[in-house]
Amino acid sequence: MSDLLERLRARGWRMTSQRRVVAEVLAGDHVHLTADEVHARAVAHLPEIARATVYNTLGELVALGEVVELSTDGRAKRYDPNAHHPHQHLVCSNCGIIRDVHPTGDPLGALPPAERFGFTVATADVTYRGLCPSCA
Amino acid sequence: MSDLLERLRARGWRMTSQRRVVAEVLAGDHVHLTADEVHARAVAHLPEIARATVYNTLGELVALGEVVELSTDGRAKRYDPNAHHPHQHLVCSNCGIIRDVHPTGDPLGALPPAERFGFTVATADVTYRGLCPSCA
DNA sequence: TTTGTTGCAAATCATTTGCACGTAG
DNA sequence: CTACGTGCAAATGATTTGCAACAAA
Repeated sequence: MSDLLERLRARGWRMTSQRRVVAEVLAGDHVHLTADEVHARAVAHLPEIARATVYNTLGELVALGEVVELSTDGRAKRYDPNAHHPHQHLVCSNCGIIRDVHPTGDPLGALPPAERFGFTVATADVTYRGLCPSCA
Repeated sequence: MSDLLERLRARGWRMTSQRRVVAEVLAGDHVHLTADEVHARAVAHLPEIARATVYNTLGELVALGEVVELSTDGRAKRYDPNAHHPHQHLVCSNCGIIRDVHPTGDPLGALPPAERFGFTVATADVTYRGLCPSCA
């Protein structure tokens, strides 16, 4: 369960102070920050980091497959560093908080061949929605 | 299987020419247009309809629960008029085409209580991804 | 009439890009 | 040294909003 930063170094990713800070901000489970939130936290450790650099860096991490991009809510995309551990998401319809969840069984199995329209189906992203304990 | 327009009239939705045109554009299965595409098609029937009106109207249809908003692709949201018929989506990772699909079983059942973090889970949205026949 | 809807343009928000400067390898 | 990353500001794309004119019930 090596962390994001280690994995990036191992891949020979060119390291800079801003890239390191972005990778440090994105650490742990149940972390689903927007680009702006990542920027805000990064600034606390590296005041001169630019918003555009955060966007570029996040885009690169997504391209590398080290971070997953979520469109779960209406506005800004969120970034999930837990890419090495397959999981789905549970979102509160009221406050928007997101938890990582692990459903049983293979979601792909629920889609019969007749319902595949000739597609080669590769993945299934599931978003569960409901009310969290605080909002219920 | 009454159509969208009928259901809206039945609900006593205040009808205007632009609302009617928007509702007419959103008809049928496997329809997943962006707000801009809806506007483009609406203009063909009612040249003076404003883009803002299309956005407002779509937002209202979503609030009424008569249309579902999809964030499946990176950029613009798409609108699915098939709200009365529960279904999931199959998206081509290459060209972005979307098909409505009906998986077997109840997706909610796959989430065990221990994985619900105290949430009251209401729905499960599934997005299958893969390559369509043309892109494979 | 009366209340809710529309059109227009300007405002906002999220994200991207162009370019000169800076720095990791 | 030299390719690649960064900061800044301006550009873009999607969507929302303010407000006066307008039309459905």
